[in-house]
Parts: sequence; structure tokens; C-alpha cells
Amino acid sequence: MQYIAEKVITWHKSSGRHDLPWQKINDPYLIWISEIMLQQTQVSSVIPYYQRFIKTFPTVEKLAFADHDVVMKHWSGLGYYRRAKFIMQTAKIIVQQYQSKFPDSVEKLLSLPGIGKSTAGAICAFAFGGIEPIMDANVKRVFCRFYGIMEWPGKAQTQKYLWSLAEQNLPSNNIQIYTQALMDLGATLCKGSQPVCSQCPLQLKCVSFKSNLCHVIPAKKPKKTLITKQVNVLIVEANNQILFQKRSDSSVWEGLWSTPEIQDFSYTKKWIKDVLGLTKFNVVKQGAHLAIFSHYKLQLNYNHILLTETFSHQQLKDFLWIDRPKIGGEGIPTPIKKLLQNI
DNA sequence: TATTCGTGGGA
DNA sequence: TTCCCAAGAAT
Repeated sequence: MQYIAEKVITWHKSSGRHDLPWQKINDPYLIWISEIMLQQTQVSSVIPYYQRFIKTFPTVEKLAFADHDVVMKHWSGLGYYRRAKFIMQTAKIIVQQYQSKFPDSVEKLLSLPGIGKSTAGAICAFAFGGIEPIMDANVKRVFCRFYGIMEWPGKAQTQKYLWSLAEQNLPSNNIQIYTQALMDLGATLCKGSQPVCSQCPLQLKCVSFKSNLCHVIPAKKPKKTLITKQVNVLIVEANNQILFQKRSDSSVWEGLWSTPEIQDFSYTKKWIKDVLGLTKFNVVKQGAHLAIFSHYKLQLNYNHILLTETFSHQQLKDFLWIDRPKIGGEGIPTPIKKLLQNI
């Protein structure tokens, strides 16, 4: 067997992680859910979401026929909400076109929404024992260090090279243990900061260790100055309830319920009239709340509006009144929840 | 192909 | 406090 595979498989038996909720199972549905949740999301963050999710949606059929808002509520707080839309789409496809049975080839898995090359490889390997590579942040770090790759691993050209190395290093058996071992090594020893090279099974042939480059490999992502986006929102309150509007597709917080956006506060009166058919209200507070994202800052300018006119709560499409005490449990973006806590 | 998608944890 | 970034994919 190849050097890396032999070493990490042996290492994993004594020192790998063995108690993650999605291990020791081979149900492709459960493995799929875990892999989607784990995209760009740390294990410790995923665990409670995963357990709650599979309790409510234990099978692909349950998910395929689930209510959109119930699914979003389960995803609320986890981030990257497109993933929730994609799993609903894919669940329907699995039920309708695959008779509820997951395909076992990378090619077919890749055609499903939300499943890219790495997730397809992980599902193949973990659920079906397919000899397929993955390429997550852990594997990138391990291979970059082992082979002494100086370029930023997110660069397209570098990624291509990393995939070819991942292909070359595949073992012909024990693919589940090998795949898990690579990630565990990256998560527990070959960490981003302060790697524990003294315990690493790859130490003898690791280029970065031998050349003392572990502190500069992997290379950091080139920095970009964050821009600040401005958004105006209306916090409309009546009878201890807040008015929410469903976020549209292809925008931040897609599919979640949020406080309605307005182009300019000078349109407030017209907005209240058009949406609610009301003319009487008080602006009880104005302010701003800053939310920091990984790729930009969002300044939420708000007007807190109290309706002073009695009215009937007619059902408006894509609008929803939510009791203030229930806001924490709904599918609402975290920064909006925080904003409302301070109102 | 470079950008856009969140949130929370850790240094 | 501030910065980085994590079991990536879609466009």
C-alpha cells in the first residue's frame, strides 16, 4: 500500500475519531445529510443540527414531502441556506427519479443539487465503499504540507493538482477508514495553527516538517478589504408581534424570514399603505446594527414602527406575523434575531 | 474563474 | 478586539 494510506489507516485505529454521530452507519441518506451540513462548517457546530434534523426527517421520503418552512427552521443558524434549498430539491429527485434509492456513482451524485465533487466522493466512499477521493479543508492542509505546496490551496490550479495527488494516494481497500483518517489527522494533529507534528504518522516523509515550513503551509488566502453594504429594514410591530417577509431566492438569507427591506425610509408611509392597507403608525425608534460576515459587513439601518390602528391579520403571501417570544425558534437569520433582541 | 453564499469558535 | 477560517458548491 502507498505510504500515506498505510500510515494514516494504522494511525486511525488508535488515535482517530470514532464517535461522531454519522460514523458507524452506512445509510446513504444520513451520510448525505451530514456531508451537506459539514460543508464549510465545523463538526462541533453541525452535531446538534444533524441530530435534530434526522430525528424530524429520518428518511429521504420524510424530507421530500416536508414543509419548506419546517426544513428552514431546522437549518436556521447553521448558515449557507442554499444548502437547505438544495437538499429539498435533491430529496424530491431521489424519491421521484431514483425510487428513493441513492445512486452509488460519483457521476450521478454530481448531477444532484448541492453535491459537488468532494461531497460526491465522500458519499461514495462512506456509503458504498467506492474508491473515490475527497478534498476538504483538512485533506488540502495535509497534502499541502506533506508535499510542500507553497501556493494558496484555494487557487484553481492548486486545487487541480491536489485532486490529482488525492487520486494517486487512494488505497484499494479500507476506503472508509482512509477517508476518515485523513480528515481526523487534519482536524486533530495537522491543524491550521500549532500542528502537533511530534505525533504525526506522516512525519518522516513530510516535506513541511523536514523543512520546518508547517507555519507557512498552507499559504493564507489573499486578503481583500471588506466592503460595507447598507440595508434599510422596517421593524413593524403590533400586538407584541413582528412582521416578517420571506427572503427571495439568490439573495443573502435565501428562504428565511426576515424584517422587510425597504429601498428608502421615505417610502415608509407608502409601504405600510400598500402592504397592510394602513395609514396610522408611529416610528418609535431609529437606529443601526452592524453584522459582520466573512466577505462583507452589513449595516442594518432600521426604523421601529408601532401600528396604532386596529386591523385584521389577513394572510399576505410571503409575509408572516410572529409573536416576539417565538422569534428565537423560527427560521430567522441570526443577525436579525440579535437586532430584535435589542429593540 | 472569482465571487457569493453564514455562523461560531479559536488564537 | 480583531482576524482567520471551517467535512464546498453554484454561478
